[in-house]
Amino acid sequence: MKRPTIADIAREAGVSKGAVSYALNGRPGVSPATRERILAVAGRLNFHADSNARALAGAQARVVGLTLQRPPSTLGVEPFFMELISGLELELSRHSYALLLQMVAGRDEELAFYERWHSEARVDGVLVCDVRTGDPRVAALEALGLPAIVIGPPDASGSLPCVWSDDAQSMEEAVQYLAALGHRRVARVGGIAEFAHTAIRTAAFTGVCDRLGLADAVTVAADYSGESGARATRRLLSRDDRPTAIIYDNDIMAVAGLSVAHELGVAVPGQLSIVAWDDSPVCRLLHPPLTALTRDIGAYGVRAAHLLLAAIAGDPVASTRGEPAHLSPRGSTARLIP
Amino acid sequence: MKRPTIADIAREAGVSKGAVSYALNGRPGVSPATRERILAVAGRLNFHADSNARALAGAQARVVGLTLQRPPSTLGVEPFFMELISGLELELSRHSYALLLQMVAGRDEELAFYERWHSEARVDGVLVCDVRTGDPRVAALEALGLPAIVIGPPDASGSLPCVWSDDAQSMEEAVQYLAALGHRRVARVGGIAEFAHTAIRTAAFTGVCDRLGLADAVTVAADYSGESGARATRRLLSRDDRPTAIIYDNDIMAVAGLSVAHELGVAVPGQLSIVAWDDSPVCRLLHPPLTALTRDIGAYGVRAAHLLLAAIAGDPVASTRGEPAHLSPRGSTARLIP
DNA sequence: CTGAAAGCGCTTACAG
DNA sequence: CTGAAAGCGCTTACAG
Repeated sequence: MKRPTIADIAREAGVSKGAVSYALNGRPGVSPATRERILAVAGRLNFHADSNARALAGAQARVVGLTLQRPPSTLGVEPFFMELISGLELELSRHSYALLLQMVAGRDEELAFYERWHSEARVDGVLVCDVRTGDPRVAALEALGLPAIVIGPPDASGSLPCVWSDDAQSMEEAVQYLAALGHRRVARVGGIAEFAHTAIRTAAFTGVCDRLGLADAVTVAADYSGESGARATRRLLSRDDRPTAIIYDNDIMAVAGLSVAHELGVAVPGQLSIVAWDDSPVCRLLHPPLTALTRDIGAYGVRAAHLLLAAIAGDPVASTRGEPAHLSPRGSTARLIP
Repeated sequence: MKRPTIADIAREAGVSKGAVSYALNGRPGVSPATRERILAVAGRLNFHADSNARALAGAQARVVGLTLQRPPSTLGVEPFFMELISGLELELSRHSYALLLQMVAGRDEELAFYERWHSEARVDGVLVCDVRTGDPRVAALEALGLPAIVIGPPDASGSLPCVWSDDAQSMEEAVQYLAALGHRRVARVGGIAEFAHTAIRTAAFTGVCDRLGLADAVTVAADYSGESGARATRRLLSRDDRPTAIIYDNDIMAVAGLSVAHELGVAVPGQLSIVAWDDSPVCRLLHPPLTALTRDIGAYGVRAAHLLLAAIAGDPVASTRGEPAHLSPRGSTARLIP
């Protein structure tokens, strides 16, 4: 059975192809009665316009693209991206948009995809994650004129609208909580240092520790992998004045940190408190369950998709700050046992 | 700067549009010299053919679709899908194919997407996960005539080619290993019972336990979430003759099981051995690290994509059995402490 | 409010 | 080996 075309609908409804197009797209140009008749026929035939023909004729492709850099082994582990994608699709589906997902090995490949997608007219816009300060992708997208939304802080987004959260505020909340528990030596295992949000967290961490008079508030750089988190934790716990609390930039490094503490015979939370940034089911399942900075990642996705659709439609778009991550205290943080 | 078209290339190279098309697609019909000249111009202009025009004119869209049912909260947690997608894209990218990812709430929605994708000419083929016996998606795809590959066992794939692994063999390996450690009461926390691979694992588990004369080899049904895994574990560990070893159908339930054991004061591996099906970085980070059934999920993705591309090209495609999961013994399994 | 027609950028027989 | 032309299924001014 051949797929029906607007010509088929037109014939059945006794109108022109143009009228069918107007009716299906909810445009003026057909009377209510005609429109209804056309829609009835289209519904009966389960008609869906050929997306290629639609796009070629000048309408939207109704596809947006998302590229994900595939680091050694962290992508599959962090729930972040799946939750983000869930949120994105929730909003995209509502508007009959599809998501093109592309894993890339590095920045150059990512840029090449943006250019290709643009010249192939494959996507109407893209979403950009993990921005760095002076990120070449921002400049490239501005030059291409491809609608784009950054999921990240404004200072790295150039003229592109962005969706972000106030990580500085969340960091402050976490450190103040630890200080209130009596901790004076707080350390941090940070994510990839080049990411703009990492820099913001690092600055906030240093700032608030200074303000509270906490001793050498050190950040050890890591890369979100369990191995890097374990290594950083071992280094921190081997110091003379080892920290009594550590904040990790993702959940998997926090899990690794908890393991290393066990391994070294450091009691959690008796001798060491642990905080994970970005909550996940695994955090709740551990012994002790991990105190975490929780946020609704899906909501960021919804918002980012919403902005992108507006940008594609040509509407004015303003950057949006989402709800910051808030502390969910659990068993991994406590007062020190004297 | 407007995007170049084949007309631009043709003009610059002094040939017809048809010749450009032949040259770009590596078809006969142009002399080597002409072809080279055309490709040089196209390269210089960084030309990429409009995918919509290409698809509309009868060529492939060069997109394949993957739908993922979004269960309560397990999708983001299991690394399985991200690893699968990584593998899929590795092979797809090699052939300039893109991946359309669609989250769906249920089976009906999923079927609707297949139909829509087909009528919109959006995808050249699809990949199907988590098949059930008598899965309506299989029949629907057969009826649509949309090329499709099942990632799952042949008995649920109908006439669609599939990529699968011999889960029965892996189950046998796991149970025999536990029996060799002296375990006589082995239990299992299974995944969603309706999935075809779950049924295979359940049958294999019962079969091998019978053969080895292991007492009441019970399978408790769960849904891959941490909560369900914890609940099932509590039930098992509260029995009079509680099992001394449990096999979990995914890593997140195994993590939850380990936690429940801690909670109930059951020593792992001293009094309880734990095996997780499908390995993940988290398994390696726990205390004790979890013994797991490991397989190269990315390789399944590569293979599935390869088959799908062959099916799209109209080549004959045969179902493929991949390397089965193998046991990676770690600290969570041991002989019982007498 | 409606119809007939041009055009989007390709691919592909079909003549030469 | 090459060129001119039809056609894919839409959208969108443009006349009526």
